Amino acid sequence: MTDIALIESVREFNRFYTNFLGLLNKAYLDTPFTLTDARVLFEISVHNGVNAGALARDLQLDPAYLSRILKRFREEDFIEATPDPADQRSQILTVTGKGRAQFEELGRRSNAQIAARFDMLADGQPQAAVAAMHTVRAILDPQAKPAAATIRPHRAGDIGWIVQSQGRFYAEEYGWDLRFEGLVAEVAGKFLANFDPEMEYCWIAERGGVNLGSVLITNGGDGIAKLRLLYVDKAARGLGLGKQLVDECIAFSRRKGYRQISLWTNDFLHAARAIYQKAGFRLVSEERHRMFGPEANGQTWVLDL
Amino acid sequence: MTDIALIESVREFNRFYTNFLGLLNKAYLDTPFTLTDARVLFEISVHNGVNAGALARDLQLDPAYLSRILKRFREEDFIEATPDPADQRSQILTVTGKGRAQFEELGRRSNAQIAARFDMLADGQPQAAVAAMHTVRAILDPQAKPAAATIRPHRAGDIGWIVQSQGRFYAEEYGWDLRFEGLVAEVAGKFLANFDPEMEYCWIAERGGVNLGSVLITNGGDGIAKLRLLYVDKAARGLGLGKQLVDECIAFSRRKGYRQISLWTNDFLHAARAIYQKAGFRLVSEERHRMFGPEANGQTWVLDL
DNA sequence: GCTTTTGCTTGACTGAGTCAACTAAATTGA
DNA sequence: TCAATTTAGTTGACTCAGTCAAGCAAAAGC
Repeated sequence: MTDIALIESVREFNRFYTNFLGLLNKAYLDTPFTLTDARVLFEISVHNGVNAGALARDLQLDPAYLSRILKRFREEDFIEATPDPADQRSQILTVTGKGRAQFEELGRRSNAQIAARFDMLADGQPQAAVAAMHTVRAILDPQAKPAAATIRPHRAGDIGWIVQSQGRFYAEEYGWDLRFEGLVAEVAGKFLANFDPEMEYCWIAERGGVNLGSVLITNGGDGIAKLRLLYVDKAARGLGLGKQLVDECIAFSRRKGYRQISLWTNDFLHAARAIYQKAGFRLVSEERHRMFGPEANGQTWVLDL
Repeated sequence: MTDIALIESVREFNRFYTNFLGLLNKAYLDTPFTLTDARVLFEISVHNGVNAGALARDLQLDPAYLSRILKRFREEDFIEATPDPADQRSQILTVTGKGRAQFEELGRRSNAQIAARFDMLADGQPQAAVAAMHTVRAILDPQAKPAAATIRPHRAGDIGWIVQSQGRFYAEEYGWDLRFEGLVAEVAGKFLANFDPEMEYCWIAERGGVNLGSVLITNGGDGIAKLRLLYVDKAARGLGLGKQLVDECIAFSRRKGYRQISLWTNDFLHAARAIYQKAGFRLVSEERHRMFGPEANGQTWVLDL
């Protein structure tokens, strides 16, 4: 049996979010659509080719009610219904161009409504809220397919994010002091200041607008690419992002004609070490240091390309 | 303008949570209460003594509709309404014993519904979900952040936050390119790497665990303190945080025996310039530059202590 | 003291959503 | 194989949650 205080918290959140959704749904006020209409049109637009039964089940609507909505949509020429050849009773629902235009207009209104709300927030808070929403959904939605993370080049704010997340992570987990964040900031700053788009690159892994990981390749001269600042956020461990990021680095370095990739890491970072090893890196040197407070084993690994 | 991928994520969550709430609200199916009834009864039970107007505002209900619900509740003896002595038009609403019993019964049903859902989850997941809900609410609920802003020294992650927020801000507002974020990262990194706690300092303004602003003093040698990276997040403009941060800098620099504070800024930052002027800084030089893309007027200001 | 505003109520309505009965195709099973 | 049952969707008939406009009385403004 679940804790009663926990359940009260959920109810509290539900009351709050019911209000919040009520505010957002004002977006439909001056359209000919009700919230239910919008949900139906959305579902058909996204899952083109569903049938009415599945729709009623997914949206928890009364079949009779849904039938009437669909009839109206057909009359208004928002959707088309063709009988399913596999089952003549059932029908395949698809949006028309007109329906898609409506759908997009509704999307724009909804987006504007949310953007207005989010623009009032402090920096980083929208991202934090969305990250938390992902967490809630991942837990409560049995069929939540964790939206795929994508990897993209860096843009404004990303380098700062790298400094922040690494700085905080190493401080929390390993007790490193602020000199480490300073080092990261300097490395990252030099990277941007002297950025050579021909030979250097930064990859950011993100999911739904939230940054999850990073890595960068800098030109170490002498045909050596330096792999630096590999990081994967706690929330995204175990998805193989680290490997993907390192693979990007290797492919890029090969393509650009580097003859070797070199990197510096610390022995307690087991997950990272496993990735390097699997990718073919070999340990070439190791030295004890206390550059950032607690004693640690710094390691240099290289991969010949 | 907030990132579009972020907004899509919010909409996705909203669709999911609309469904989720729909499922939970089945709890009311075999009670004589509608969802709105329950919300009203809840609100009166918790805020005993509210008046109808406040209720309508909080729950975003039509006054006419609410009036009818309250009338029914009075007839059923769930609530009592006594005229407000301070305003005879208004009335004070309180629950009766019978009303409270109903309220508690609804609570039990709602709890049972949520518990059933949560009992299917793995160990620790309900806690994680609730923690994430708190995060969402703390960010999105405007009246859930009464906490005042405080100013404190920097700690792990803060410097990265400075880089990120300035990098993003100047890119979005003034079209500066990534070299600017690079410069900020280098400045901030050097600050941490060579940090002299005797003569240097970093102030972070925060509220409820969220960073809102920053400034730092570095030792420029020769008795000159350099004020750098003054920033106030857009969510916190107009609260006087900028002035507070600059005042901290001035007081610190006096205390430490500096003879002058010097800073570099750009002319389009009107709010910042106003703060410097009011604090007694004077403009000593100005030069046109395009260090970060668009042309701008760099300015050097100093304050003799 | 007159007008305007505010807090709430009432009358008159609408349309979102429900329930039950129905048609037609598909499936089951003796 | 063919009657019985189930499934997919539609239609008729209804209700009741929620809205809009007008009204009343107390309070506030001029």
